[in-house]
Amino acid sequence: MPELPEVETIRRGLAQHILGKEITHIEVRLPKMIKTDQTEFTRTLQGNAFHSIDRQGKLLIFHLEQHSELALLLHLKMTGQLIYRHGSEQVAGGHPWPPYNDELPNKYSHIIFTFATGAHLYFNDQRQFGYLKLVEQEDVQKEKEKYGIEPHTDNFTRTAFRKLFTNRHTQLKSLLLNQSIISGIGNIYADEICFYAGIKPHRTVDTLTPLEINTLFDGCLTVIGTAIQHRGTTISDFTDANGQRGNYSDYLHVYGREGQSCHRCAGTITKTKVAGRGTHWCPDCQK
DNA sequence: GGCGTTGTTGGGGA
DNA sequence: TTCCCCAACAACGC
Repeated sequence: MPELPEVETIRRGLAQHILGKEITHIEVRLPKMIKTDQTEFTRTLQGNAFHSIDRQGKLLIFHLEQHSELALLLHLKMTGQLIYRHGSEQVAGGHPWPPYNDELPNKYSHIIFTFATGAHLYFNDQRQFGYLKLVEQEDVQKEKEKYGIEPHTDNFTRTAFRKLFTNRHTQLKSLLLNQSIISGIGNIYADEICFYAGIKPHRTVDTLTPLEINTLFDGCLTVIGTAIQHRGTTISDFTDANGQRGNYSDYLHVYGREGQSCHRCAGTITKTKVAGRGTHWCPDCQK
């Protein structure tokens, strides 16, 4: 499940490889992955190059060198992957990235970009929930405005964060998952942030003390920041742009640890449903 | 073959 | 009007 740290890991990896390289061909194996007109899609991108890669929450935004009035939006949803493979171009120091997943292309490779260098970019998606969309710049702006404040940006201040909890009556987990309130947190990091702060995910937010909200703020920055440092979390599908796993899986305290002992107290991690999602927490040290 | 899975959306209720 | 919950949806592996 790519959340902010995973999508950021992909963004950084891709930016090292694809910027400025001419796209010579796009193979659309599954047209429904493209949510805008397919003819315009291929016509705009073939012969073009990516100028920069931006991100808002879990959404990737590719800016173009030509037709810069347009941008490409890409969402990985649950099982999307973006994997770059060198073709005939020279790689300093050889070929440093052993593939983690199946050979490419595989049966989930729905869109394949070919660059003039001979390199390929594969958009794989087992469940076909992800999408690509070519939109006008003003729609990019509109899209970004739908999102709430994002950890590790200028807007993400203690004051702004505190405000998110005023005049609200909802479960903490539900607030953390709400993309229009906070950008980029999904099921894994919501649970980990609640654990960090020692708070039950189903606490109603108007019962939280100023001290607890402070700790949640720190938790968002620490958990998300550390996860980015470790290149994200791989549960089953996630890989970075080079096809490698994320290492934050080794640092999870609650997610996927049902029945195992708490890293902080003598408790046992439990799994329940909160806000309609599988939720992992320690009933002993999360209050 | 029914269930579980999660990100997102929108219907409907308060 | 706004907020919030929850069902629905996507398609696959098990």
